[in-house]
Amino acid sequence: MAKEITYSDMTFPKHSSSIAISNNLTTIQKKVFNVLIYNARQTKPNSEGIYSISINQLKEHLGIPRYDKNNTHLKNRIEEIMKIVVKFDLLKKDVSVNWTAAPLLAGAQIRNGVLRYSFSQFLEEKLLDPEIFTILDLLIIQGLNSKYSIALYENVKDFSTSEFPKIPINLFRELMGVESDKYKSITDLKKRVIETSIQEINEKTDININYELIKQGRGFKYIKFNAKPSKNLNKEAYLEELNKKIDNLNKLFIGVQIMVNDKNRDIICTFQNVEYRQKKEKVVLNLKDVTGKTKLLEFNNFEDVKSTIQKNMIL
DNA sequence: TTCGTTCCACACATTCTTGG
DNA sequence: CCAAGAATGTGTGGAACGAA
Repeated sequence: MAKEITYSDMTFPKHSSSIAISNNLTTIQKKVFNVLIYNARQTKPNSEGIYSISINQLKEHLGIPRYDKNNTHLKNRIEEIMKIVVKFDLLKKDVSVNWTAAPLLAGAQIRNGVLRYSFSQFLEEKLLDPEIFTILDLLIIQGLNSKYSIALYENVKDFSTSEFPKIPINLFRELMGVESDKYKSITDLKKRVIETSIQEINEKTDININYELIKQGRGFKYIKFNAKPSKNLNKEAYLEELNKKIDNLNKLFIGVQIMVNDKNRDIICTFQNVEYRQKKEKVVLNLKDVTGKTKLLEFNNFEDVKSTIQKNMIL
């Protein structure tokens, strides 16, 4: 039987200006950037303003298994982020500044399995001392598969305490990172961008979104979103996800991440770095949470692993 | 495999144009 | 002015393909 379960929190504040950006980033780039902000808030930079995060830790936060030794893909994505310049605060939330465009990263270097990176000074003061911000949860974002889901989730979440403004569809395209020559037909934009991302957000996150397209003349010109807190996350979807991950345990023995949620808080727990070994009919999970604390959980078999975690989810 | 993108088909709705 | 037909756009379902 399980002996102990620990909980951890992976939320971080993100400045509104850096949410409403021209979103020419891919899914993985968005996730990496959020991890870098999260890490910057958790750690101190060195005297030159450079932050560090181990590649293993970065991979854990991204949900990439530790046993996946090929870091080339990740390195390429980081290099690409350095080249990306985005426009900020497209929804003009912060009236005190008029900064408009900056690169996301000033520099980055991978040496001895550690990523060292810095933000431009310009960006850093916004990112690390946000006055106008939204609390985001790395785990929730990590669970989203589409770049449009992430962009829409962050933007709508940013207005969770006030009404999301009615915006021109062109601005919506820019926020989502849909270039003007893409999805020219509103039909395809709806089907492939708006509705797919709303569906994923409503399934997997702590908010529930609906939307309205507003016509001007013959065609649609504006879009408006309404969001309300999701009463309960789709537990069945989580259970299914969880079961898949536990099945992976069977196959992979190492590097699996387990998420648990309960009724009080949507996601309360993640075990990073799950190590598994089978000894004499027993299943031992060696769990290291994000704070680095290690726990050993002993189960009689995999059914017990499943049922214990499920019990914790349905509490 | 999944995601992002582009197309196609066909029915239906709305707006524009034009001839009487 | 008005009715009919043309033009344009939406709704829905789906195929295909390259990239990740």
